This record gives sequence, C-alpha cells and structure tokens, in this order.
Amino acid sequence: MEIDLDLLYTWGAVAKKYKKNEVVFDEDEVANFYYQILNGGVRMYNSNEEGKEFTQGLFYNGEGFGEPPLFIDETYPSKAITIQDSTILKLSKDKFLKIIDEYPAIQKYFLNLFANKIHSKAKTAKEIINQKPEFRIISFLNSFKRKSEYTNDKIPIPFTRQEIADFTGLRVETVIRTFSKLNARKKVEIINHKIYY
Amino acid sequence: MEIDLDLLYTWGAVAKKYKKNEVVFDEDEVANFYYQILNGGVRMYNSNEEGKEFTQGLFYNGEGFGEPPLFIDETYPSKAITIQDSTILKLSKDKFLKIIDEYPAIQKYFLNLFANKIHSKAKTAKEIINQKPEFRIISFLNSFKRKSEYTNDKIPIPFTRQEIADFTGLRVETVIRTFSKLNARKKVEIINHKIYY
DNA sequence: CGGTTCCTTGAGGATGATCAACGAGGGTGG
DNA sequence: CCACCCTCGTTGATCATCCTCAAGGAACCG
Repeated sequence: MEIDLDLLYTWGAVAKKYKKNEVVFDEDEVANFYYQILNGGVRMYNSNEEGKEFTQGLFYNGEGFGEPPLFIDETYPSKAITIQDSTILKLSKDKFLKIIDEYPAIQKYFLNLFANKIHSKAKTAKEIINQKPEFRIISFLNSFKRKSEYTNDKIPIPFTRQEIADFTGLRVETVIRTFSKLNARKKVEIINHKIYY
Repeated sequence: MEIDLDLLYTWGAVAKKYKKNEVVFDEDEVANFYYQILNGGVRMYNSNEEGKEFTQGLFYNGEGFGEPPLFIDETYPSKAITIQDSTILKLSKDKFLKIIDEYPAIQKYFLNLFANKIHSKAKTAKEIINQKPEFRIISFLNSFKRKSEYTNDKIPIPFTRQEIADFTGLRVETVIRTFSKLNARKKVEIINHKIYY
C-alpha cells in the first residue's frame, strides 16, 4: 500500500474521476502531481511513429505511479492512460515532496519502491535484449506470475495477445505464433484460446 | 558525489584493489555490500547464451553501484566487472542500511539517485523497443552527450563499436553499417575511424 | 616489426514484421 | 431473435532487416 489516504486528503489531495482510456498525463509533459489510484487501473506506455507500443508499467488499486519525475524535475518519459473507469487521487508536487520530507517512514517506503522498480526494469531490459520472442514472452509471464498469489497450478493469463505484444515489443502475429510453439512444447497450456502458465 | 568517504571509513568500509576485468559481483549473486568507486571504472552488464551482451550501466570515480538489491533483498540482475584497474570501497549491507537510516540527507540523496535511474532506464527501454538500429544508436549517443560537459561542437565518442553494440544490443557489424549511414547523412562525423557527435 | 585489438566489407540466411484475409464470440439495437 | 459490428485470435505469403560467417585491412603498442 502506498501513502495513507487520510494523510493525502489532509494535505489537500483531490480525487478525480476518469473514464476508460482517458489520458492522465502525456509523454514529455512536466510532472506536477503525485497520482495514487483509488480504484481502477492505469497503463504507462510509449508508442512510436509506426504505432508500435511498449508498456512500461501497469498500476492498480492503491498504487501510485509517475513519481520519479517529481524528484528530479524531469518530464514524463511515457504516457499514462486509464484502462478502466478509474478514480485517482492527485496531490501537487510540492505537497508531495513535503510529505516525503516530513515522514521518514514514507521516504523509506519510496526508497524501497524505487529499488524494486530499478530491479525490475533492469530485468526487463535484459530480457528484451535477449531478442528471441520466446524468451521475451516467457519472462513476461514470469514477471506476471511472480506478482500473483503463489500456486502450483498453471494460472490463466489475464492479457490479450495484443497486450502481451505491447509489453514485449513484439507484434501480435509473432506473439500468437510463439504461443503456439510454446503450447506444442508444453511450456504453456492453451484451452479455448485462453492461455495458462 | 555519493556517500562521504570519511563517513564510509568510519563505518568500516574497506578499500579493495581490482585488476582490469575482474568480477566485482556476478549475476544472481546475493547482494551483501555497498560498492563505491575510489578510482577506476565498472561495467554492469548481462550476457546471454550466444555471447550477446547488454550494458546496464557504466560507473566511474566517486560513483556507487549495485545499490538497489541491498534494499529489497534481491540478487543482482547483472554482472559487474572492472574496465580498468580500480580501487573500490566495500561496506557491508547492514552498515550501509544503518547509514541510510541515520542520515536523512543521504537517504534523500539515494531517493533522487534512484529516481534518475528509473527515468533513464525507462528511456532506454523505450528506445530499445523502437527497434531500428539508427534510433537506438542515436539515443545512446544522446544519453552519453547529456552526461558530458555542454558544448556546441561535436564531441568524440569514447567507445569502441563493440562497446556501442553491447550498449544497444546490436551486433558490431550493424553498428558499423549504421554509423556509415549516419555519417553519409551528416548526423555524425567520422574522422579517421573516430566518431564525433 | 609482430601481435593485438578494432574496424570494415560482402554474401547468404534466418526471422520477425507486414499485409491481407478470415473465423469466432459477445454485445447491441431494431 | 436476428443482423450488425465490435474486438480478438489465427493463418499464409512475402518482405525487409539484422545476424552470421568469413576474410581482410588499419591502427596501435611493446
């Protein structure tokens, strides 16, 4: 869980409602607010000229996003849009930084959060470079599975093939063909188009 | 500049000498120390089965490296080796974490440092996905230039083509051919094999 | 010099991207 | 209930591009 809600409200945070697919902030925009999701979901991603996309992160209930630029006076490296109807708390940058200053526990929390982000981004970069679609997809599946409850059974993957393509920087067709191969080799299971891993 | 040297010594940091190309820590190793370079240089990178490499970061005099895993009890996502004869300060993990706890200014410093790392890793991922070797290379050159002194003139790039290949996840030959194109289109200048940008 | 390391070029091959077309399922409104 | 239209998944054919492999050349250093 991120910053305590009462605390945020005390400091003047305001809840804002967003429809699905609304832009929360855009690439290269100056960062002025801290955002924390009350309910809903947000996707941070980049897209290039040819419409190819890359998902930098997904964020859900209780999570904050887009914090790093607040600390370093930088613009957003990616765009953020809601993937569902969502309610998101906004707190101005200076208030946010003051909170960080005044509550050591929160500062500590962000330090750990950031350490995690760096670690996972390092892993992602490593896998992407690995080239082979197969590796990229498997490592995407792993990173997803790591975040979900532990289980011995295969779990259903709650993403469309297009979404997986955007996560891995591949094309839909490539994702589909790779999954067929993985299925044939028993690395994943596909039942009625649904993917289990 | 990172943590004050006197402070590090007071807390029991020890300087260790490394020859060029010595391994400081290896991928998947448990993180037990904070490292700060007294002099020399370190490269953090991954390599895959086929010998293809990806450089996660380069660190020089005064800089620390490999800190994130210390905070989150994770193994190193990459390998670190010296790229020159180097002297590096080592401080045990618990001492390091205690310093962080006791000196708010240092904690703050790491928060900003991490914010920067996340930002630059996000940018890197975005560029890598962009596929086209040309973009990857140009954005690598930009990120290098950003770190160096400001100048209107083209600056020499202090990396071999192989090194640039490892940074961008491309092959040497591709790097060479791309540079020829960039040169023809006046995006870079190549004088006597040396690259200026 | 002689030996490295780095740079360069060409030819050929592998593979993911593209393009085009179609099927299946789930709503929705008439 | 059916027709229509979404979105999502799928397949095949072709293309473009980067990788591979192989072979030299250039530059630098002891």
